[in-house]
This record gives sequence, structure tokens and C-alpha cells, in this order.
Amino acid sequence: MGIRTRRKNKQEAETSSRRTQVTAQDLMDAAVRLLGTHRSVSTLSLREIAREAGIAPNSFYRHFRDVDELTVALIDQAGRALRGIIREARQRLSMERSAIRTSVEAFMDQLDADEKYLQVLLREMSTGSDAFRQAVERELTYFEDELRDELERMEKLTGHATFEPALTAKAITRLVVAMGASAASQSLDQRAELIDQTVIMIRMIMVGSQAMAKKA
Amino acid sequence: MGIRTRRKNKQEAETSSRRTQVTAQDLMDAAVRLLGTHRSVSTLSLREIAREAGIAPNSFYRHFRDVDELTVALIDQAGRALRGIIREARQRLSMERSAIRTSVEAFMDQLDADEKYLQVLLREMSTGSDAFRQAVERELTYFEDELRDELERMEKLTGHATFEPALTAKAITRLVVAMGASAASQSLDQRAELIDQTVIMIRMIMVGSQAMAKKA
DNA sequence: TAAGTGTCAATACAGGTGTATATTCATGTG
DNA sequence: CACATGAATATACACCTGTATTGACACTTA
Repeated sequence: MGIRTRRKNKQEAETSSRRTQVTAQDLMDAAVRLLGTHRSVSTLSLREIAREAGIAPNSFYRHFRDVDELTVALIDQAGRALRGIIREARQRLSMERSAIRTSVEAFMDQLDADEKYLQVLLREMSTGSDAFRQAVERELTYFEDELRDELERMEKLTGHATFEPALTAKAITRLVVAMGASAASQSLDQRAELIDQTVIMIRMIMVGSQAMAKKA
Repeated sequence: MGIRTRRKNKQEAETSSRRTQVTAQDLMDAAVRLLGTHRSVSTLSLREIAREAGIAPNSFYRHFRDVDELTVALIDQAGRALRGIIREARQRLSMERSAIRTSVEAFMDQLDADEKYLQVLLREMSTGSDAFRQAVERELTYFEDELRDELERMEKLTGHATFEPALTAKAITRLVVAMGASAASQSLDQRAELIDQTVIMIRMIMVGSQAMAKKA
């Protein structure tokens, strides 16, 4: 009696903070919220994330060993989103035309989806530790592999051969990612123009690849 | 007398730190040294840079208002290096062939030149404040403009028309930058392969662009 | 009921940080 | 010579950081 008054006061003010369990996902969401459009993960402090998620600094350790581990989790999420884009594109490809445009649009839309994991990936691609870069490279390689499959499948369907499908896929992937990185910090109608440009660029690559296949 | 003994001791140990004037350039060099291959500028503290440059924390303010201002200066330097690459490529183009390969090689070499400004640019492209991104975009636009001029000049020389030269230049630029960003964190023989890939990718774009010009 | 377990908060500590203030000194100028 | 100027320094302050320690509370399980 009288010993535990401190907590009670806090509880009164803070709406019973203990009640709801805080998950790893909550922490990831808090981090993304803090990152917004500009900050890189390395500028986030453990305390800041914990504060945003509404837990004590130390509770962070229940879910992640440190901020770096959380970052890798974010990148994994982004990779999942990326693969979702490809999978959708593949389905659309069988029924309608201009799969390129719809894929590019899907990619760009993913930039400001509810959880902006993709932006995190784009940002950590060039910044950050080796672990981050490796995680990003891994996800991009998945993407390239699926795109190559797609190109080879299309090759059989249309009869247009593709020159070095793996390289073509890589070129397209890197270009889209680069354009997406610019798009991330731009307004919506600027982004529309960027999408148009990206589509044309991809067409250049594919047309060029096919022309080089004929010549070789 | 007896009041100023503190300084004298320090002087003895530190080899007369006052003697040589510290320039803004020295601070920029110190920052690049600290950045190495992985850190982003936002992780540098003013004190850390000052320490590396061998000056007191407060002396930093004589040269830059804050770390952000120093970063923009670094990006400007990188842009100058970039324009140097284009200018060299232009001269080579008139006498020998395969200007593409030599340009790409020049670009990649610039990555680990003495002063690795280019790496800074690549890293701050996706991270960092609006000011950084704008600075980077500006430099890339310069690069694209010069490349477009080059493409148009080549168009007249060879008779091969180029489809939307501005867009073609942009595609090439963004692709090279993206490939350079991966190259920055790789070993030298991995980089050699990356250069080969980049050259082929550029050729795809140019061949595609020319084919689309004919059709349109 | 009692003990054990997992989740969180409170406190504390030893650092690092940006910057305000005042000081030291080498240098040029009258 | 005296003295103003400018560049660099030292000290100090309030703040934020990661994390170690300890204890509170809600649960299972016996």
C-alpha cells in the first residue's frame, strides 16, 4: 500500500497502456510511420521507434535484437510486395495486353500503399549496412528471375526471340527501380509522366533486345 | 604566467595544430574518409567530422552552417566529376570507336577515384533530405542533357535516327547510375562483369531506340 | 492457493551530440 | 609599438542515445 502509486497515476493518464499486446508488426509499422518519405532507417533510434509504438525502450528487445534486425524485416516485407507485383502481372499477361504498363503502374502504386515498405527498400538499397544491401539484392534477383521466365515464355508465344533474357530482365528491373526511386519523392502528376517515360524505356529495351537477337 | 599552461601541453603533444589552415575542402575530404563505402552522410556527426579533420567541433561552423550544407557541397563535387566523364567521352567519340564502353569504364573508375564523391552522390540520391535529392537530380539532368546532345550529334553523323533522344538519354543515364550503385559495393572482378553487362544494356536501349525511330 | 513465466515499465548510467560562450593566439594595420 | 581582426580553441550545458538492472503485473500450471 502506498508503494505502487506511481504506476497508477501513469495508467490514468495513458489509457491503460498495458492492455494491448505490442507485436513485431506494430514496431515495423511505427518505424515506417517515422521514416515518412525522406528519412533513412539508420537515422531512427531504438527509443524513437519504441516511443512511436507506445512501449518502453527496453521492450523493443522482446521483438528485435536491434534496429538493424528490424530493418531487414522491413526489406523482406518489401520483397514480398515486389513478388506480388510480378505475380499479378503474370496473371494479367494471359488475358489482356500492355502488361508492361499495368506492371509499372502496379509498381509505382506500391510506393504509396498503406505500408510503404517498397520505399524503405529503395532507400536502403544504396545506404546502410552490408546486410541491408544483400537483402535488397536478393529481393531484386528474385524479381529478375521471375521476369526472365516471363520473357522466355513470351518468346515462345510470340515468336520474337529475346537477346540474353537474363540481362534484359536485369536491365528492365534496374531501370524500373531507378525510376521508382525518383518517383517516390514526387507529386502524383509528375509521377504519371514518369510512368509514361518508364513504359517507353522498357519498350526500347525489349525492342532492342529482340533486334539484337535477330542479328546475332 | 601559469595561466596558459594548458595549451602549451596540448601543443607539445599535438604537433602545433594551429599552424596549417583548415579549408572547407579538408572537411569534405574528412567526411568522405569517414563515409567509406557504406555509411550515409546522415550518420555523420559534426563532431566526428571535425575530429577527423583535426579541428575543434566549433571550428566546423567557419566553413559550413551544418552537415547538410557540407553534403550538398559533396554532391556538387560529384556532379563536376560526372560532367568530366561526359566531356572526355565526347572527345574520344570523334576519334575512336566504342565510346560507350570507355564512358562506362570511366564512370565506374570514378567510383573509387581518390575522392569518392560519386559514391556519395549515388548514396544520397535515395536517402536524405529534399535538398540532397534536388542537388542530385540537378546533376543527373546536366548529364542527361549532354548525353542527348551527343546522341543527336551522332544521329546526324551516322544517319541512324534516335527515337526521343531526351528519353533515350534519360534511360541510359538512370541505368548507368543504377548499375554504378551496385558496383560500388562489389569487388573488382565482379565490377568487370557489371561493366560488360552495362555496355550491353546500353546497346539494347540504343538499338531499340533506333528501331522505334524507323517504325514511327 | 502458490509458484513460475513472459511482457512490460521505471530508473540509472556512461557515453555522444549540437551549439553558446568566452578565450587564446597569429596576423595584418594604424 | 599598440591594437583590431579572424581563426581556432576550451569549457559548459542541456539533450538524446543504447542498454543494464530491477521490479510490477497478468498469465499459466501445479
